[in-house]
Amino acid sequence: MQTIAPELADLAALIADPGRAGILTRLMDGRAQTASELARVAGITPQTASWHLAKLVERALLQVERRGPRRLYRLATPLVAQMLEGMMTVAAIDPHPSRPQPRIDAEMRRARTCYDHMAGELGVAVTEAMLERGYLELDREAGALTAAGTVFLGEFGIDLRSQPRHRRVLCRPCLDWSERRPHLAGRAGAALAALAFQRDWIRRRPQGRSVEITEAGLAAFRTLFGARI
Amino acid sequence: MQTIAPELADLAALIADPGRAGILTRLMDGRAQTASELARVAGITPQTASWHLAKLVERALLQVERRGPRRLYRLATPLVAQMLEGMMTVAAIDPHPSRPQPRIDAEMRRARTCYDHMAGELGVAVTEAMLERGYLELDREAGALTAAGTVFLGEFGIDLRSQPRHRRVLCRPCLDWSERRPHLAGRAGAALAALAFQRDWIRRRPQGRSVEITEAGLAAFRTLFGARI
DNA sequence: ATTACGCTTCGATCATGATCGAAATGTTCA
DNA sequence: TGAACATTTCGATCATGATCGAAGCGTAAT
Repeated sequence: MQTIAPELADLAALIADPGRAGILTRLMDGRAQTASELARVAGITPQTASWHLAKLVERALLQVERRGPRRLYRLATPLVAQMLEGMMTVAAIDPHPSRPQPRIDAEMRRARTCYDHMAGELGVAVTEAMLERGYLELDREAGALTAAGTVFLGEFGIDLRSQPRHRRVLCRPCLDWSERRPHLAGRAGAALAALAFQRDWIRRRPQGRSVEITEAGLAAFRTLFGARI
Repeated sequence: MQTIAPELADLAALIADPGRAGILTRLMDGRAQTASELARVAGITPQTASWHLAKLVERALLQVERRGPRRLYRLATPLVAQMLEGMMTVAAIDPHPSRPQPRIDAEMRRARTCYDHMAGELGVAVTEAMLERGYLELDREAGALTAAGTVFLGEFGIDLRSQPRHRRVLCRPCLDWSERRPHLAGRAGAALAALAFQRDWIRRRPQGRSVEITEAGLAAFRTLFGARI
């Protein structure tokens, strides 16, 4: 009867190590990283990282790609990212509300990517602005793009109607672990983030998952979207 | 920068023990269970279970309620259930496709509840039938109820329009770990499961999360929903 | 009050896996 | 071929936490 429980425990054990958790967190932006970089952010030696990475690949949480003498690691599927999202949401809940909240890096809280979409204050602000303007319907469980929203995104060249079978079902709420409020994920969220990178509204910082909002981006999010940020 | 990683590791460590994983799995149906029952399904002694349960409550994954000499444990929030859903989905992925799949209990695979909605073959079949009839739009990431779907559910007395702010956004896809296909979750999924229990289409089995499909239920799912089950 | 029962606490034992230095492997480039 | 560099493998050490018997505690019923 409990047939899935052992597999669940094994999977959790894989994430239960601080080193591996750091590696997975670093890979949450969906990009590939070298073994050395992952060792650095996890605060462990390359040997130890190598051992951890082998386990993660063995269990198919990560994919590895050889590029010359380096090896690039990335999350194996979006399913893994979604799982980590869910875990982070719970991990961010303080079991003892009286105690001081764990400090979250300011840049990280301001704006970051969550696999393929925008998160942090930026992600939440853009999402709430779109909600207020009636472009979006979203709660903690589900989301939908309205007709007005489809038109709005279409003006930026985002055409989500290309997939015939999926008309409105392009939104997914992703509960932001730093803001405790849902932000826009799913196909629409990914398209929006891609647009923001393309128009140089946001730029990836050289290290980490946090992104920088450019001056043009700040203006665009405020005037075009009405985001309070 | 990696500020969430240690919390993620701690959370995962809590799930990484087979005993605790068994307990959490057992509680996935959203109901409360006694400490003894949880010890039994996890295959551990009551002392050990008590120790595990204390840790899970301490970390706020579980809520405990005293009823007389017994203590009833339940998942603290739906967020925990959603997290476990996501983990089970990944846990069910076989990292080595060549090897034999882990055996899943037949009753469990046939029909079970996943926190507040139907899952297993039943959940998937009902979802697919609703998709085919155009009541639903759903992919792996998002879902929406169509106008026809709202009318259809309305005929069963399910009125999802009661919450003014949420019109169509009542569906959430939940990737079924035994079927590898999405089934209907979210508010609509919960309402549908409640209806099925109320009309005695499905009955909870005394032990475990699996449910029994009654003869009337089989007929209803087939004729009223067009489910191939 | 006493008994019965469910649950928890304590304490001793045991097993697992993370860690890093040292050395080996493998790849690219000159 | 040889040098430089990224990564992995090996081996020894170390730390953490799961386990259950025995005992204690709290609640409800007689």
